[in-house]
Amino acid sequence: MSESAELLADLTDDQKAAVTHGEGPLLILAGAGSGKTRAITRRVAYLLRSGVRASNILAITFTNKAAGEMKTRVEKLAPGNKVWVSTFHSLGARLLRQYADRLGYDRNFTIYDMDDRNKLVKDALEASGIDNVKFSPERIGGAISKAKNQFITPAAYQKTATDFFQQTVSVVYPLYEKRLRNANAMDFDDLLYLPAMALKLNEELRAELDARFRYVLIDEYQDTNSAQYQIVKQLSRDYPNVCVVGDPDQSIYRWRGSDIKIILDFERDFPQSRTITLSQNYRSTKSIIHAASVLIDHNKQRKKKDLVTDNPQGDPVNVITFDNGLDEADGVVTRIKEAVKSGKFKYRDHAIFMRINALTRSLESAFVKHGVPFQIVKGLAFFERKENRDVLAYLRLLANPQDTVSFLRVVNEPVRGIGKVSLDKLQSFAAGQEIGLLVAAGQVARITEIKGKAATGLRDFHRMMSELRSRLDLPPHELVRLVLEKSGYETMLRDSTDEEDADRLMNVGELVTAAKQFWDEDNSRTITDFLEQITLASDVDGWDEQADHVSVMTLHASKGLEFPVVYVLAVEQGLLPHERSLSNDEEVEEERRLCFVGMTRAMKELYLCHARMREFRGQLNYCIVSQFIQELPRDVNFIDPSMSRNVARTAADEWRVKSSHAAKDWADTGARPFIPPVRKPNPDLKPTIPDAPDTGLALGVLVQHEEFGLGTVTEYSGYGALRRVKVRFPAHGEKLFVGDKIRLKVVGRRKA
DNA sequence: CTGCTCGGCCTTTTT
DNA sequence: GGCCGAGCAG
Repeated sequence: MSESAELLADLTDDQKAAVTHGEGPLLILAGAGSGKTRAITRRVAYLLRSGVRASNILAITFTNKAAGEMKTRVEKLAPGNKVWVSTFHSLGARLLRQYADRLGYDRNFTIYDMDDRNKLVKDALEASGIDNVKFSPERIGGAISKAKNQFITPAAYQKTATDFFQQTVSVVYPLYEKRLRNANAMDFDDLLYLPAMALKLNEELRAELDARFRYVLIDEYQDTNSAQYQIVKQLSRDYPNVCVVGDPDQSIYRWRGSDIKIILDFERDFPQSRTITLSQNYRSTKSIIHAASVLIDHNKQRKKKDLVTDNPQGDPVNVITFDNGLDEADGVVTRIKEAVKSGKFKYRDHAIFMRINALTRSLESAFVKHGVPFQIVKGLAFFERKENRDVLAYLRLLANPQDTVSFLRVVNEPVRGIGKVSLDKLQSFAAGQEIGLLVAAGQVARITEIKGKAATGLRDFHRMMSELRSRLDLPPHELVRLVLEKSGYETMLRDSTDEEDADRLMNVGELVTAAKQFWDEDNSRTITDFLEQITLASDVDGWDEQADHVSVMTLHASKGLEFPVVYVLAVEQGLLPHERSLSNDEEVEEERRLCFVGMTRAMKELYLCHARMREFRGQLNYCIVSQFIQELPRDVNFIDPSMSRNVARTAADEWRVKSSHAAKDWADTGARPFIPPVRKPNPDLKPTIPDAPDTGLALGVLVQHEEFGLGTVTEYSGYGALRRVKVRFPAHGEKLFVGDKIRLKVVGRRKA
C-alpha cells in the first residue's frame, strides 16, 4: 500500500482521481501543461501495482520518442514490467506482421513513405487513362490518404465523389491500391486502415485482442482519426477499460483526417464513462497563460475552458518586429547568445518554432555565423539523403523482392545501362506475367525487345540481388556493408571526382554504423525491423534533448514539449495563419490552435517575431503582422530593434506605407493592417558580437587530419580557446577537437 | 537508347 | 532553392 501511496504523493486531487480510476471508460480533458503525461504514466504504474498484468496493458503515444520515454518511466515506477507502449502506426505494423498469415498478407511487406506513395500514385494516374490531368500526384495521394484515415473504402469514395477532383481520385484510388498490394507494400495509412478493417470484420481476432489488451490508454486523443478510433473502439468492447487523454484546444491535425469530434463525443460513445478535467497549469508564467488563453478564446467552435496557474506573473509576452527574414534569424540567435553569455539561460533552454520547414534555412546560417550550437528537429533527415535512400532501397528490395518502387530506384544506380525505354518494356512484361520486376529481370532472356547493354545489365542486376538475398539472415549492418560492396555503389562514390561524393561516401558509411547500433541494442532485430524503425520515425524521434543546443522545429513537432524560452518566427498573415487556410474559418481556427500550442510550450519567456519584409520564392515581399498578434491582450511588450539604428528608420517608415497596401490583399479575410506603436530608439541595445576570424572551418567543410585522414565538420562552435570542432571520419567515426591549435587543414568547401 | 544538362515549376503542417 | 521533364549529344 505504501508503494501505491508513493505513486500518488505529489499529485493533485484531480490527477489522483485519474490515476486511481478503476475499470470503465475514462476521459481526461487536460489543458496545456497540466501534467497529463505524468498522470497517464502513473496510471499505468498504478494499474500494474494493483495486480493488472503488464501484457494486458496497451498504451498509445503520439511519437516513438514519447513511447520510449513512457516505457522507461513505467519501468522505473514498476520495475520488471514490459508494457506495450507504441504509436498507432507501430502498433498497426506489428499487428499486421504478427497476424499476417491469418489476414492473408505477406509479413515481409515494405512500408512506403510519402515519397514512395507519390511515385505509385503517379504510376496509377498514368495508367488510369485520364488525359489532361490537372492534379498533382501529391494532391491525389493526399486525398487518398485522408480517405483511408477516415476509413473510407475505394467503393464508398466513388459513391460520394462529386466534383471533378474527387472523381479523379475515385478512379486512381483503386488502381493505387492494386499497385500497393502487387508490390507487397503498405502505406502509412494502411497501418491503421487494415488493422481497423480486420478488427471490424474478423470477430475472432477482435475478441482475442480485446481480451489481450484489457486496459487501453491513449495520449493526444484530440488528434485521433476515424481509423484509429475504430481500433480503439474494437479493442474496448468486451473490456471497455479505455482511458483517453487530450485537449481539444491542441487539435492540430485536422488536415490529415483527425477529427476533433472523436474526443468531444467520447462520453456518448462510451456510456458510463467518467470525465476528469485537469485545468491547473504547472508549466508557464501567468503572463504566458493569459496571452495564450486570450488568443484561443477567439475560436468560436470551442468549449470554453479556463487555464489557471499558481506560477509567478513573469515577464510580459514579447512581440519583436524585424526588418526582414535575415534580421529575424540573426536577431533571435544574437538574443539567445546574449542570454547564455549573461548566465541567465543555457542554449538547451531555448527553442525556436515556425510554421513551415523552409524557414529553417536562414536560421541555419545565422547559427553557424554566431557559433551557436543548434539542432534542427527534422525527421531523420540523415536517412532522407539521396545516397542513403538508395542504399535503403537496395535493402528493402532484398527484404521484399516485389517492391516495385525500390526496384525502379536502384536498378540503374549505379548506372548499368538500363534506361527508361527498357524499363517500360520490363514493366509491361512483368504486368502480363503477373510477376514482380525483380523476377522479370531474371527472365530478361525471354523478353525479345530488350537486348544489348540493357539486357546484360538487368541479368547481372538480378544475379547480384539473388546472391545478396541468400545472405538475408546476416545482422543488419553486415548486410548493409555487403550491399555497398556488391552493388558497386561504394565503388561508384569512391571513384567519383565530384567532391560531394566524398560526403556521400561518408554518409553511407554512417549508415553501417547506424545499423550496427540498432543491432547492438537488440541482437534479435532484423533488417526489416531496421527499415521499419527508420520509416516510422517521427520528426522529434531524432531530437537529442540532452545536448546543450538550441532546438529548432515546426510548431507541429513542438507538441508535447516544453522549454524555458520560446521564440516563434514569422508570425505573419499568410504564414501563421498559413495562406492556404485563410479561405476557411475552421482552418483558421486550427491555425490559431497551432499558435496556441507553440505559445504554451514556453515556461518563462515567450517571443513572437515577425518581419516587415521576407524573401519568398526568390522574391522580396512586404509582410503584415498576423491577426493572432492583434488578438493578444494589450499588455504585450513590443520590441523594435531597428529603432536603434537610424539607417533602418527609412525602411521602417516605408514599410508602414507599403504594408498597408499589402494588407489590401488580405481584405477579404477580415485581417486588418496592423501598425505596431512607434517606439523611441532604445539606447540600451547592445551591439552585436564581432564575428570570429575566418578559419575557413564551418559546418560541412571537408578537412584533412594527419592521423585520421579526410573528414567532414559536423559541429562547429566558439572561437579561440573555446572553439569546438567535431569532425566525422569515415574510418574513425566522430572526433572532437577543442581550442586554437587544431591540426585540421581545410581541403574543400561544401557547395551552397 | 542512354545519360546529362538546362530551364520551368512549385513549396504547409506529418505518422 | 530543389525537382522533374524536355531536349540534345554520344
